[in-house]
Amino acid sequence: MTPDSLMPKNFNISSIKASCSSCGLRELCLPVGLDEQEIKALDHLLNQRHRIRRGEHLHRAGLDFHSLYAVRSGFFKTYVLQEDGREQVTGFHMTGEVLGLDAISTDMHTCNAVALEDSEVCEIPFVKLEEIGRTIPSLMHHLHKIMSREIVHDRGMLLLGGMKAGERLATFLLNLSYRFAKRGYSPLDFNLRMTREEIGSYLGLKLETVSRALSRLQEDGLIDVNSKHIRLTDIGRLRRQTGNSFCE
Amino acid sequence: MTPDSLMPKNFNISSIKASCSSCGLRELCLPVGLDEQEIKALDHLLNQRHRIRRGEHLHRAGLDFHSLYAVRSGFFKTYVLQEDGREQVTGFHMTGEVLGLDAISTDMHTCNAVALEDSEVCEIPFVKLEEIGRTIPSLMHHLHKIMSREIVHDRGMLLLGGMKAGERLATFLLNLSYRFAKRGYSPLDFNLRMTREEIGSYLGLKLETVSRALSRLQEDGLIDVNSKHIRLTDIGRLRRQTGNSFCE
DNA sequence: CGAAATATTGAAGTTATTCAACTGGAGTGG
DNA sequence: CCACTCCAGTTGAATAACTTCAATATTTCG
Repeated sequence: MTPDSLMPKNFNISSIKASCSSCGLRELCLPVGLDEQEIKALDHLLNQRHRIRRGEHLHRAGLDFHSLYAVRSGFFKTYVLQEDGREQVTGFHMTGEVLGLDAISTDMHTCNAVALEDSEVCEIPFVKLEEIGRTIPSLMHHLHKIMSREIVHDRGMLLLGGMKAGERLATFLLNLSYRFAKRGYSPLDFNLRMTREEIGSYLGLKLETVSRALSRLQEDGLIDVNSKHIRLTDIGRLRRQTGNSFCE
Repeated sequence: MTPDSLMPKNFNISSIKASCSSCGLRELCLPVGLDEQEIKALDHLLNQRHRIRRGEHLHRAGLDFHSLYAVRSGFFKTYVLQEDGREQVTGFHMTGEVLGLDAISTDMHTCNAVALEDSEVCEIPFVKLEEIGRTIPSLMHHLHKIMSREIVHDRGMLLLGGMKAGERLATFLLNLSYRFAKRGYSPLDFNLRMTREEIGSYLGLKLETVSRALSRLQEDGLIDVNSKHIRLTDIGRLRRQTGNSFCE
């Protein structure tokens, strides 16, 4: 154990060296499918891990782009502020997902990212990632897959356009369920980290409509709502509710 | 001139060697910012140019992914078929834009792409592109920009969620206007290549609502509609109509 | 030219929004 | 510990927006 006296006075717990080698999340994150040696090379480019407290911003629209951020733990929302000051939520992001991909096109962040709970991210300097990617083709290819997956996901949101409120909510819940499952959490029982208003903004509905739609799904016996806690009591019927589209 | 007799009997005009060097579109397309030598290298990976007639498909959902396609001329729409057989339009694509980016993530096309007018595309085998990208960093970086731009665009579509029909239409028209302008066409005067139904599907509206919203914008003196021909008569007011968001 | 597809418009019906009242839980300070 | 406040969420009633159905007009294309 390092004696306290040897630690810098205000040692910043919020920024320590990151390492993919020792990270339990590699199977979800950037290093998917790399061998030990490649992961070691990748470690060299990750400068640090940052702790972001609930309510703190990871980046803001308009700021210069330097790094992608892999979510190590926690939960983020991204949003843009419109002219009139209203906030439009553009996404929710959980463990193993990569933030900042939108900023590559203009070298500037196009949205704000805020932590909805205490979180940790790994910073991935993009210039270095491209450099190292040249020598590790599978890493580069995986970056392409991640970006492509993002495109597929965002495009899938268009399907909401043709749906009614209940269908949108069902789709949203099933997508969350799917993502939780992939991370080893229960797909049938989870807590929402966002408010009704944020859900509504994301889905193109007003918060009252979200609330009503949730109540309705509950009445119909498809889900159990307890403020932020959701239980999917009939996932089959919930799927049918959506027209089966885009639950991933 | 090659005598006719030397040409194969049914020589396929629809598939000739492509070349970025001699393409007038490079400033819009993949080779942006490359020098002469890099472009020559790029030429080696482009096998061919394809002619796609109006109504023909460039690719279909479910097919194996091999190549990206750069639109050389013409106009495409991408769409997915839902369970119930309804068609959901996921995008419109014009000269200089790249199709197929969604397919990278799963090595399978996730949508159908059909030409809305006689078109030409350059086929870009993706494996080769990644290969050559390793030796031309600026090419690789530009691919990343293109993918990122796609993410930004798709995410911008979420802003439609909070808008009324008229605002959605205005946003849509301004986005088209912007893209036409970038290609040297008039930003104030253009022809729609798609039907009202396709617009509606894309924007999350019914075709009748699209029609009404267009009529309304015309009544209000913001645009001039003549079936598929559109003139933006007051682009300033049209911009204000959208809440100024996402016209690119 | 004529058939089929596309577009417009009206009226009725549905769905979502708005406005408003009220509930419940988390956090604060007396 | 309780009262108080603030914020998130729920619910009802009235209104606005979009959709549906239907009739008609226009355009497109073989």
